[in-house]
Amino acid sequence: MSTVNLKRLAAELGLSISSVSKALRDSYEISAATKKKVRAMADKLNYQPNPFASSLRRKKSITIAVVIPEIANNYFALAIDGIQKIAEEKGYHVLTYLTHEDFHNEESTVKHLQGGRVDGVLISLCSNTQSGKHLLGLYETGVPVVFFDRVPEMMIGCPTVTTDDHESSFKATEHLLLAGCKKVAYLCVKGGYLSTTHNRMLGYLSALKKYKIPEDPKMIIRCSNDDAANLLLLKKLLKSKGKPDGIVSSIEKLAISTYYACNEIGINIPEKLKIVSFSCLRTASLLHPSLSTLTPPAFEIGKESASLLFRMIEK
Amino acid sequence: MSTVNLKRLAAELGLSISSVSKALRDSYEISAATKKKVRAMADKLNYQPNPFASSLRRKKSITIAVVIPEIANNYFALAIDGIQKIAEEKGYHVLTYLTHEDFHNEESTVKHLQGGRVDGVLISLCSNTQSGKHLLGLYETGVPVVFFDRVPEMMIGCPTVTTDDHESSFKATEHLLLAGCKKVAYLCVKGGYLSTTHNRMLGYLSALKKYKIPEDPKMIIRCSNDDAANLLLLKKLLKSKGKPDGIVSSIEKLAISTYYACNEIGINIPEKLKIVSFSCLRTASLLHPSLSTLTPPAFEIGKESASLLFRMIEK
DNA sequence: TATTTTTACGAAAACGTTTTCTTTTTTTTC
DNA sequence: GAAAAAAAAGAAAACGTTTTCGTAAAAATA
Repeated sequence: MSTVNLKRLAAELGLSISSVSKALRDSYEISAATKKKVRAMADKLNYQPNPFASSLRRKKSITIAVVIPEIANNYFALAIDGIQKIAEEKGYHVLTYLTHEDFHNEESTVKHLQGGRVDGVLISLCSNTQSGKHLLGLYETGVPVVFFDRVPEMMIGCPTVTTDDHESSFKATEHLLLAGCKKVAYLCVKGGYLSTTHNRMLGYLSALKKYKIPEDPKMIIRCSNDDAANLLLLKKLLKSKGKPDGIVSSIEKLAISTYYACNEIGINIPEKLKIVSFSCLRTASLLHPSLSTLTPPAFEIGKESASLLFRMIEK
Repeated sequence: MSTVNLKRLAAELGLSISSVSKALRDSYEISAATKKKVRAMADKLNYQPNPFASSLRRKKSITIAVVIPEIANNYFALAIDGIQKIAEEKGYHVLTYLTHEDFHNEESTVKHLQGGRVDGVLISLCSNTQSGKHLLGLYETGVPVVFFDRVPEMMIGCPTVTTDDHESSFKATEHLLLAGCKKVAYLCVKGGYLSTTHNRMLGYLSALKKYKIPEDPKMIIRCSNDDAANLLLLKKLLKSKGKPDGIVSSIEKLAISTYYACNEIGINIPEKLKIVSFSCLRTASLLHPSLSTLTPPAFEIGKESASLLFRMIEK
């Protein structure tokens, strides 16, 4: 079965290739009668235009890229959901790339994207990415870029979509202090250069300052991406002499690990330790006991950043 | 800044376009010295080949499509993670399409994919999809298709990757019966024609039969995709005279809803009601009380189905 | 040295669209 | 009824690769 393309359609209809193409694109140059005939034949033969020929000629891919650290994560899954929703409305395709929290993956993915495969890029940086410089190439070749959630600390001219991390973090810390906590620890991943990380930390510190509690470097726990190591670190912290009675976790994973640590060493939540975490867990309120969460509106952030990107694409 | 393509490279190097192309593809027709020069210039000018021109000419997209009902779901997020892992290894791109559990979306997505945009398709069907017939067009145009998890009940010649749902469901039900449950209900989504749905139901029924418990249509709860409606349905069930003392949930979402229902009407888990569910929740054991889960190896299923697809693509 | 073989490269066609520019036919206007 | 305008269609170039085929020059063989 020979593939059905414009040439085949034209032959079948006794028309020229260009007329068929124009008819299918609803050009004013083609009569209504001819258009009808062409469309009928296209349906009959189940014609599907070759996307590569079209993209090559028009210099448009009708595709966007989403570059994220991981996908098995409630936050990013929800964000993608929001992005896909907008992309579907616009008739765009979505290519997904995972960086696995590795800067080199991020860099090579971005570089590859300069080839014109996509019309725009939505990106959430790795936690160890130090700047958005590697996006400059893309930006310069005219591919619109929008950062969401994990945005670079230094602006590089691309728009960003985030929540007010400073404010949320401040409130979470304040909440614990007002609930009677004397020693609140802050959990984050080490080596962060992102404004998200930065702002959440600042919010925590501002709250301490407001209530005149001195900063204690020992209460800032810099975890890694290794669950087992984090569990050990947390257990050590919670068994130590100067252990905290409150915890603000900048990411969900670390809060869960804290739960496991408490389970293992018999610390009672929330009597002995109160926990608040940034999280998108649907089951947070069913945890034993309930986990207080700061839930960034991931779905909305996805939608918002995609909408922004399309506005840039449509220029 | 004019875009840098083969023509530009050729001009810069004083070579022909074809020689440059061959050099970059490491053809034996080009001398080592020339290759080195070409590569150096390509690096210098940051040449990125146009993927559309290449795909058009080679009739290869180096891209696969993943078609799933939803993404904000632990199972599918993990499966995609597995798929991406294999795709990355093979140097393939991944296009994601969500059907939102709507057959018409699934159908039009599949139809679109016949245009040659991808070299292979991984698909998990909607719960209300009745057969895999709409995939036949793809199959016939020579695009390999692999079904995973939500596979059609009737074979259509494409391979499928699943877990042993019948066995798992049987064991779950048996577990509840051996734990003393007298009346075990089964939660599923209505209108299912998938073998997954079917097999899980069969496993439940087999266990009942083994322990000589008569089937009770009232204990087979067919829910919808509407969380609020499901909650009402479940509350009604749990307040009824002949209420169950055990529940096997075929999907995670319904188990969570059951938890909420129990919370609201004050039913004690696990004293009054024992629950087992298919689920990928990382926090299942932290729920109050622990949720017994049957965890399908989503990541592995993703990897396995992707590997299978690539074997077909490489033929 | 004359012939064949090998090596290294170039010319040009192809992939399937889209689009610009002509050309032909029909309709309108004076 | 002739000239101008509008409508409908076709021819051909372009998009940036890849690949087949052809052809020089260099190397190997006789």
